[in-house]
Amino acid sequence: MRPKNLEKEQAIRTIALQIIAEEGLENLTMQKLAKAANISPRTIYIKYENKEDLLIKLFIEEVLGAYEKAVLENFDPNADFAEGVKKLWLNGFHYLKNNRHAFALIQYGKSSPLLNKAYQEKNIKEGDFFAPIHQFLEYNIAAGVIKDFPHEVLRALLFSPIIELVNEYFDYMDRPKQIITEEILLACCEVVTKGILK
Amino acid sequence: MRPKNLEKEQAIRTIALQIIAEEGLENLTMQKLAKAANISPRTIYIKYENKEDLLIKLFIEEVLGAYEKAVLENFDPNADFAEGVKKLWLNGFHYLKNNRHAFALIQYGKSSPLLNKAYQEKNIKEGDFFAPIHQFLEYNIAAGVIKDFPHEVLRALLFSPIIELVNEYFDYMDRPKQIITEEILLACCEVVTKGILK
DNA sequence: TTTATAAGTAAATAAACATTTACTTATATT
DNA sequence: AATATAAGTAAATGTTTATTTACTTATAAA
Repeated sequence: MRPKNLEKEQAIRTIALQIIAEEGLENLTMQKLAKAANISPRTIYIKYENKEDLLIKLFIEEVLGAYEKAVLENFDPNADFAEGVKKLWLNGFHYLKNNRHAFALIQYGKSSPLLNKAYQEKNIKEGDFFAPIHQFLEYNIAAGVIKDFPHEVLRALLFSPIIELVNEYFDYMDRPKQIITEEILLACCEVVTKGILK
Repeated sequence: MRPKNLEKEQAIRTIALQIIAEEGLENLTMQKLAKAANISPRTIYIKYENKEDLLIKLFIEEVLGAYEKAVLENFDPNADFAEGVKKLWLNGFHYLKNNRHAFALIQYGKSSPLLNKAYQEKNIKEGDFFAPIHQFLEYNIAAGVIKDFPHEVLRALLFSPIIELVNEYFDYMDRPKQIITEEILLACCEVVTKGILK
């Protein structure tokens, strides 16, 4: 039996992300993707059931999976609160800054009903992305270190500025603006940390 | 001469927003829109040059224009800093909570290259949305009330949690979850305010 | 080496798409 | 009341779309 060519599978995913980032999800077509990846449209259907299946797997596995891994790299849920938040901030910011195509699809994950639904269902069925962060927050609430808000609220206060700052890092022609220096990033991290300390 | 029917124009916009919120921007078609609005496809082209023109005007005029107006309602750039931030938070949160369809397109504005580019170009050519907020920040930096960060950074720290909290307000089946009470909202607003006070 | 089989291709298909054509209608002006 | 004209409609246009059909190819196992 002829074996699957894994390079082709990776090419499909990489180039799909590129098209989505550059032209938008609404302009990704199977034929455009096949042509750009130098394969036949039929090949995509060997690896994915249909277009929706491709988009969902791209989002959940390729993008969110890698993002979660990068954010949690060397993160210790039992570390000091400020240290933990700092690690998560730096990991998250640098990953998104260096993976602009993944960042674009993450943004679509908040807009597109298809992707948004897939994300919610995955979290319900297979357990939350970022579970160690929940554990981290839980412990610090119980220990009286931080304010006792619902986790969703804590996560909004602690982490939502990161996405905005990454957005700010690039201007609309995708050239780096360099407003967001390491110094500013760390200062922002301190601001959000202080805000929810008791 | 037969006059333009403004109700039809409004129907196009309202129903376009509804389809985008419910099925996604990538599933909005001119024929679907015409059918849902009970008009001929040709009628859309009397009012808009083409699909891109429709989307951009929907986003910039209908959605961002109304959002800006709602956020700035009764906002005084010369008010006390904490008071000003509170007003902006409550205005923003309540508008988005009560205008779910507009909220969906605002999210797409951060994903879609078409909408994102239109937004940036509008801000450059015709002056920023939310200019009074810039004035407000400028004054409070100069007065030494808040930290001297770039405006983009201040806005990320002060306002980006709002969008996340509105998202949290609805679950993925669009039923209100009611986690975000008025009490929590005000507490969050205080947290972000304190964080950037000097 | 042969062979079975899934991987892969090029081209086709039917449906859906944005936009236009050819026509009808409503009304402000005359 | 007649008429000029833009607003509006229904149906058609040519193109693009997701997906499939009919075929070829590479290789693991025999």
